[in-house]
Amino acid sequence: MAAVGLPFHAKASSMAHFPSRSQGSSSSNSTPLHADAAAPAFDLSDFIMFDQAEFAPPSFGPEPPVVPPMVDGGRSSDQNSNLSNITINSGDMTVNARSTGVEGERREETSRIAFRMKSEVEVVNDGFKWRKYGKKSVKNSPNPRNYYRCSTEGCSVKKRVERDREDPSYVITTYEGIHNHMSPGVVYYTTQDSVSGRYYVAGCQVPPDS
DNA sequence: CGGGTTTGACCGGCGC
DNA sequence: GCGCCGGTCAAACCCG
Repeated sequence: MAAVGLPFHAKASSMAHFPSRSQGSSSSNSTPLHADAAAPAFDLSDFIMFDQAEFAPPSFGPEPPVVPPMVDGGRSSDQNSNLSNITINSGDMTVNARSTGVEGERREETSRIAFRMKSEVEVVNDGFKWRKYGKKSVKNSPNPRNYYRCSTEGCSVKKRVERDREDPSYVITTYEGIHNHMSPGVVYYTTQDSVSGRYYVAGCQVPPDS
């Protein structure tokens, strides 16, 4: 079952790159990436950290997958978040756990992925339905951390959302676990860019033919 | 009325 | 053992 490693789905048609930056050792010392070219309301800009020792490379292809997150695919309060340029470089991410699909060889069900994005809203629509179960102010951060759980029955994926203490216009999102179901209303698909050879993981929309 | 959010309390891990 | 801190629980509340 399609353990969907990255809980994104795409709405935006344009995508661009996530530069391969050194992954931050912690969530706090990464710096804003773009100089806000167009100052989009939402701008995924940085991978933060992954703390699994083992990295099971996503089975997309030889090149880093490009994953355009879907932002605000239609939640009630559409804050007109616009995705602009996003590329996820698997070299920068550590996603652990079971992407093999081989049931016998499943390891920890805990994969953790965190990234930092520029967003006016803290809750971006990644296609899954989340239920908030906690909020906590954390030490060394003026901003509270919010805790969400996938509200799909039997799915125990969690995510934490907090604003970057250094730049509150950035949101740090940490996903923990693997969804054991597909995103509601989303059909995942992949496509490969003929030029770069990169694989794109998209969501509910087919990208404009290029 | 059902489902989601809020928020204070509680719990467990960890460092001292 | 104690205190701090992050994570979770759960009752109250809100909203459609």
